[in-house]
Amino acid sequence: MLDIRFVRANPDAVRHAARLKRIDFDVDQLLAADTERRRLLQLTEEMKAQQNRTSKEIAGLQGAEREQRIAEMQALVARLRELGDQQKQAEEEFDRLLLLAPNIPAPEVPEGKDESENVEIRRWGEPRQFDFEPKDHVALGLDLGIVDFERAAKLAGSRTYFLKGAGALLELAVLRLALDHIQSKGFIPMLVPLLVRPLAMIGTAYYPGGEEQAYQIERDGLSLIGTAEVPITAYHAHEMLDAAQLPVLYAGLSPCFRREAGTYGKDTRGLYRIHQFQKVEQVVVCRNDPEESLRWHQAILRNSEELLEKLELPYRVVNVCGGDLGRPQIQKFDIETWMPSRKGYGETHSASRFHDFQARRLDLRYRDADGKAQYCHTLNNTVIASPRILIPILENYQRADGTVDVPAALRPYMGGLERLTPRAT
RNA sequence: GGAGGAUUAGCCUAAUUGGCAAGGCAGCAGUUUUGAAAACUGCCGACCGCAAGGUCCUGGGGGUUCGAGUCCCUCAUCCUCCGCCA
Repeated sequence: MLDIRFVRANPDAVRHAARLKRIDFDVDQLLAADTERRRLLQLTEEMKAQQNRTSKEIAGLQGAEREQRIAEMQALVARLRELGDQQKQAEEEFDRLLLLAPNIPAPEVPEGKDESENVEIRRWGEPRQFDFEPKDHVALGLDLGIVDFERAAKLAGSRTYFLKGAGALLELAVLRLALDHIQSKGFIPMLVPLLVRPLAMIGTAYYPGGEEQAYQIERDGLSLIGTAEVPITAYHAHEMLDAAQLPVLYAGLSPCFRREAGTYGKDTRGLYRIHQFQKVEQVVVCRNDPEESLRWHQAILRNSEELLEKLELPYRVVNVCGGDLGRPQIQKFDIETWMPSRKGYGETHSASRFHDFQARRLDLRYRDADGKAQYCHTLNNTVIASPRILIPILENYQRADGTVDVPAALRPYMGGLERLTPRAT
């Protein structure tokens, strides 16, 4: 969340952020709630001061005088209770609005209404020219016998799948390659809780607002994570880190669960948009320094590009425009990988920079050189998400006979297997 | 699932039958010093306020009371034990 002192001093910056992000947020409503909350706070504090003074007097009194002062206090307490309820309500309204305030986009975020106006900043690799009619990943997967959508739908509903045989092994190979790659960059591998408390969902800014996208276990008050970003960023919540510990680099491997509410009819075919997948996510917690944050943003973006280059998959990087930026981000880069069946690039990675927006919510701090407590900065990026990444792998590596070459980088993780064939499964 | 114990500031630790949360360590600034250490002084949780000053903070949330670290309820976490399960 934002620092309310920043909002008071820069209401226009917040107004502009909401407009750029196409988020409906009324700064004046927040400021009014802030003013009201402070007005009631001063009133109640005055009464409490009176109460404290009288209480001290009572402690030294006896007899009739004591009884009289206690009677006075009872009346004061009754009034204070009433005012206190108002004050608490005002505080709750203020908190509610502050959590909904958008983070301020970086100046380099382009103007734009949605993902169609994201700005490409670079490309790597040449999309393959086929000298035969290429199949899409669904046809390839079914023909190879490595995916099954029909039986998945029978027992698990829409947007579900089975990976079978070499398909299952291919996903594990991709994940393991990603984990080894990111570990070589100094990130500590983590396996994480998949069910988390509201603290983690609110702290990473998925709640409030994203409840519709998450599966919730109501009986226990827990939510299934949509990304390992959630438990990992919240890992040090309510902690005071040493400046010397920073930056903290983690890479979480986890299943991810997303309801995909409001996407009916969109990307319904195949492995693109599904309810459950596995992802390796890189998370950085660094010092409260915009320049250091920016350097890490470039670094985690580069880490993932290198992995796609190892897999020899053509990709492009886009600077996400205001309208496609979420409430919490300062800036976001997406990596889109070439998917022949889409005749275009499809989003496979998302690298976000938050400044202290998440850290404030998580109470994630460190002590700086002057001994003062500071909120950390947080960032994250996909390392690899599967099975979505299997789409470009299967489609780009297919041969005319329907077999699929295993990318060289994955062969060590597939027992040396060089090609997927119907027989091989 | 059941029984008992614990939780105080970045860390550690006190507080009589309910009556102003006391100290220590670490850290920051200064004095002293050729320099450092030591010693000494100040600062050293959050919020409101231009300020003076005030309010809040004993794991979270409620309650009783004029007044709660202390009594009651509830939730969380940790420890010990019982039960169940992999």
